[in-house]
Amino acid sequence: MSSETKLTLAKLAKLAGVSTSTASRALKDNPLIKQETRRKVQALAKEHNYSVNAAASRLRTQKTHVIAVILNLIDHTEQSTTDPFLLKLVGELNQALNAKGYELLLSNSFMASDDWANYFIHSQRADGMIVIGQGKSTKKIDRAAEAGVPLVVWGDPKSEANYPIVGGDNYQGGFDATTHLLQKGAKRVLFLGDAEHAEMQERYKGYLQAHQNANISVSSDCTCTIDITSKAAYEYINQRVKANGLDFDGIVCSSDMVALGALKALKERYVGIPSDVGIVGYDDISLAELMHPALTTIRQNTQQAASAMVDQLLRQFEGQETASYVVDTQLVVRRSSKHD
Amino acid sequence: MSSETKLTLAKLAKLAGVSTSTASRALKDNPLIKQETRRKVQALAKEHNYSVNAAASRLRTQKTHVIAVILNLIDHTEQSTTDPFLLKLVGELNQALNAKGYELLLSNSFMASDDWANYFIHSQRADGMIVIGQGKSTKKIDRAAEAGVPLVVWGDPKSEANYPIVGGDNYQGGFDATTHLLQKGAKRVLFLGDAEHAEMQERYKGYLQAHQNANISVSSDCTCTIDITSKAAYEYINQRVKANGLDFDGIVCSSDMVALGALKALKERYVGIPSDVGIVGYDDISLAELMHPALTTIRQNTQQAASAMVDQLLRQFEGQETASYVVDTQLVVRRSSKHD
DNA sequence: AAATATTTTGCAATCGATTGTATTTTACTC
DNA sequence: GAGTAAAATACAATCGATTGCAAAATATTT
Repeated sequence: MSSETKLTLAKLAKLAGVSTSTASRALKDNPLIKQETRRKVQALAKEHNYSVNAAASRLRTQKTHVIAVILNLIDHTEQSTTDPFLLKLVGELNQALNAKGYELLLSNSFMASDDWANYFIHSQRADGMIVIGQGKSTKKIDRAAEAGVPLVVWGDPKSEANYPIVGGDNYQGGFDATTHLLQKGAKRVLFLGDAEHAEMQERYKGYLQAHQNANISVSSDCTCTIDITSKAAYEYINQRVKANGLDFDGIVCSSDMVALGALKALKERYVGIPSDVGIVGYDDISLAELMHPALTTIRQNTQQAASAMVDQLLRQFEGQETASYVVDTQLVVRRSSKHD
Repeated sequence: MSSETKLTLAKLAKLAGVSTSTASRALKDNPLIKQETRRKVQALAKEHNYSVNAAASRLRTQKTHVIAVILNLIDHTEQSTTDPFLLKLVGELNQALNAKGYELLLSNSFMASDDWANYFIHSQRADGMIVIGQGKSTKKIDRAAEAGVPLVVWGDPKSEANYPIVGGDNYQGGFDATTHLLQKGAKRVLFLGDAEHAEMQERYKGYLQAHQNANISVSSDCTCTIDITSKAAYEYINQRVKANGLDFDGIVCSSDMVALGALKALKERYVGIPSDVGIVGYDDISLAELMHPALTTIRQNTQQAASAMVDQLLRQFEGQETASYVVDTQLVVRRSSKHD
């Protein structure tokens, strides 16, 4: 209301008739200060809408209470900008961070400088980082970690690294998805994805193992490397069916977006789902169950993931031990794979 | 690499054999400083990975180069956390802001204090705000604007306000969507949404006008107020069909998510789309075209929206005039409304 | 009531970069 | 080579909050 001039701690202190040091401590409920004084200062602060100058506070305390969240995009793809799963994760992280008194600075790997340690941490923009996605190379992440940046990554928790990685059990997820299709009678199951991602590679291994356990050999032409986008999936399936006819009866997709693209291509060609081809996605984005047929998929608990990541990060601030963390993962069976 | 102790401007200056003021200016290519000196300092800075301390710089310059982006959620709904459209907008904003040298602090209306001016601006957390969504009440936004906060809102650009609002032409969008269905022969078109939102209300007005132009009267039981979520839409349609049978032949939805929910409910009851009921969504999220049938919808250009918002915000920093801005909006006809 | 212990409060330095002004250095003129 | 103009650099204050330590006020003991 009355905003003649900016209200600083000094002015607030003057109003309260105390020194700035006392005022500062009073605002933080420091027991050094008499109860009555604390109350007076706090009341005045509320009355005049005082709020601490973050820049000054950060400079002095060397803490920002900000966490940089980086969407670690793959260079030529636009996966992350579009992918509802990753964005959902960001939403959950925002919640989880705020609950712990931290703010979320959003960035993606295209924008920030390559030297994350310097750009985010040494420059005091943030106290730590959460990197979403391991990308095709973990070079930048590794470098930041070596520079001592408090860091947590969303990715494949089985990867060797000197920072904690939070993620689902991708091997198991790939295994479950594939086994499920094989049990439903599929003989030639495609794997649609990109094994250059650590996560995808694990899923692929699960895919292979599932075949082995079922005593079904995997034909090499069932491994399809594509970008993790619905568009790429759509085009690939379209192309393949046009060229080879329907030479498969199941698809394990590396994300729901990929699954949706594949689904669309098949539907346009009047391929019956799941009668002719069964499909399993990955992520259980909100639209999976809205599809027709509803999409069978692997659900990863994003809320649990977000709080685990925040937890692992805060532990680093306190010098405690950290560890990679496996998020609950489960197969959600819906119509796209379930014969009547 | 060599991180004995934090590299400050002072140390860098010492390395270069100049004063901090010279070093500071040299880094900014200030013409006061001799070319040769500039180069030397800059080279040294690069060599030693120097980066300016943001906290100190912000304190001194009183500029943060940070923009707070607020997801203005509706209290009891979880619309924004889930809605791909809003998240996409955030992604685009991130791009647009970074292109202008700003960073994006993500927040939602649940977390931040109610006093945005104080929390974000006076506390020097950010230089300005972008609010996504007008919510059911613009009280908080209005208050912040009155307090002089540089501010842009995503919402209905026709709303009266003393801050710029960027958004599609919702009236036109609602009109086009409805007219399209009526032209396809629909007689009883539902409006699925919540008129408490300024944006939705405009769409609703367009819906009414379309009927009037077509000389078709609108039955009051065709106006359906629901939360803007696919779940609410699913349940509503489910309920309604169960209770009344199929007493409509078209639906204008206030978002694609709503449309998907409705679609699912109808499909489960074997209602033919578009043969029995035509559906039009709003937003053209990436999944709209992947649906089966692909969803007819109103597309709003999010990239244009993001850069318009950033532009309007930056204008305020420079004391220039601002104005609300209407983003390109177009009807995208797909199968969900198009009889063969 | 003096002396000591305890509770409260204030002083002043500090975080690191920026910038108006003063000072030094170099260039130029006569 | 003295004198002035121009160019380059340095000084020192400043942004606003925090905090170790000193000082003052109050309480307790004998």
